[in-house]
Amino acid sequence: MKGGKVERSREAMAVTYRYPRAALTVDCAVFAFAEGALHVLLIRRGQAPFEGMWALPGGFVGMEETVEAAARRELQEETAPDHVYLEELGSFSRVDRDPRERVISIAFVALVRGIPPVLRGSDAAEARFFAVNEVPALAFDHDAILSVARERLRVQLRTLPISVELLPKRFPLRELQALYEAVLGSAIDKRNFRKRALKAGVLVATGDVEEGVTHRAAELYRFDKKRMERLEKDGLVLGIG
Amino acid sequence: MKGGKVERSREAMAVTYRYPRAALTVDCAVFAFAEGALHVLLIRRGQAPFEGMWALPGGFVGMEETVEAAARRELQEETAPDHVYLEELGSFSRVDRDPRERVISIAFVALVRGIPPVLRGSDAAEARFFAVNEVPALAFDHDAILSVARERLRVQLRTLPISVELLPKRFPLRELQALYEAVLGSAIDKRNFRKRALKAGVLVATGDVEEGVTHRAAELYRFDKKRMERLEKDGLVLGIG
DNA sequence: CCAAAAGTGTTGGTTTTACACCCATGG
DNA sequence: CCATGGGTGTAAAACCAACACTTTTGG
Repeated sequence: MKGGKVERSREAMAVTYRYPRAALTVDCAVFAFAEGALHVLLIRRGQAPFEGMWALPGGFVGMEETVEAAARRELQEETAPDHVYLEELGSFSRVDRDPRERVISIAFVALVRGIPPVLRGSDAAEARFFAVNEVPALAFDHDAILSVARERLRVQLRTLPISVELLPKRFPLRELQALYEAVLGSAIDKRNFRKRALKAGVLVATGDVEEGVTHRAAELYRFDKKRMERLEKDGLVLGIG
Repeated sequence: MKGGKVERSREAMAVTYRYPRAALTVDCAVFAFAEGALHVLLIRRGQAPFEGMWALPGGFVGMEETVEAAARRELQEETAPDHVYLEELGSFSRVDRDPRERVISIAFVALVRGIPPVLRGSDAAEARFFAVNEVPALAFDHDAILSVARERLRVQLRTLPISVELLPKRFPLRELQALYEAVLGSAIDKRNFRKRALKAGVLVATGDVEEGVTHRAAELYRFDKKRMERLEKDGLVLGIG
């Protein structure tokens, strides 16, 4: 192969290569479920290009981290939830996707529980969650990334028990159903949904009921992690809706 | 953002950046189905590192092409089949995956019809298809890539009519079943398989039968592309086995 | 007692699985 | 006439879709 490092100048990190190289970034579509709607985290860009526009959070991949580690690091910079599910979505490499220079991005789907507190990012002027149906036009090709991400989420929701990543530890079944309806975009019959959900064998009733509600309180359920792992090992874990 | 191009030296393409950058490559797991077995294309490395070892075909991503275009170009360099199905598998970015320097690779799954003639590649000492069960230890992290690729192929075969990409234009149903069995690794009941295959609605009998066979000749089928497109548009295309 | 949501079963149709024999052809 | 693979049907079980009413609770 060709194109290895040739020399280092005295400038801190500057480096010369025999052939030009694209810059490599990660971008994350961070989804959260709240108030019956799917939300996605956007940051307002503080500099050109696309200054003032909203964009998916992301950043450069460092020389000493994997692509996934870079995605995780960027997420921690914007928001700091305890646990983040991360799944690689694919690369976006249109030659002109960044007007400054050649930048290739690896996109990720991230799922977080509830809407976490959003930190003021260093280079992000502002960051907040938008309901996916109220997302404005985005910078770069981030509209395309988000659209692929939403499609991926639909597929995965039907295939894997990823709802565990989006819901609080304990939740009423109604909430699980609302999540399915929000992501899949269609109403589901309550009786059929409950049958399927319980038959999947990964939900257990806690015995407690929700509180502070103005009508009959629903039973709270939780995912049974042990059972999920066991099923997953046998390749038997399926979605619910 | 930071890290833009700073200067070009007089060397043909040499270029200096403010921060180091990983090199970006593509690697392809090229699958073909022949003699009842799934095969994958490997090239023997002509230089260090891993000189003499087998590896997946791949190469650098150019500055004026998308990642997918790079994969297609590399494929044409190794083998030149009329049509190649290409699907991005994901990135492989372990920091030490290449002993020379930081190289991040985007892996692809490619499907070709039959075993095409393999061209002598420029930097490949040798290239040929191996039955997937007889693949030797591979260079870099290509064992890992291949294993993810095989898993992806299993999933896709159950989900999409990708068998069309691996079979000749006309084939007996036995051949389709053999493909499913080779990829999924388990025997399938012939009667049930045929029912499902025909019910999928994308196969049509040609009226012709195979020739040169020492027993009763089987009817030849082909995929109905029009019908596939129509179903695909409605999101209804499913696998068969 | 009203409003709001929780909770619960049945039926009919469709799909999936398991399973074994006869037929056509070539040698 | 034998060997090889081609081709076919049925019954039981599982699964899925459609569908509406009663119960609990808080206000």
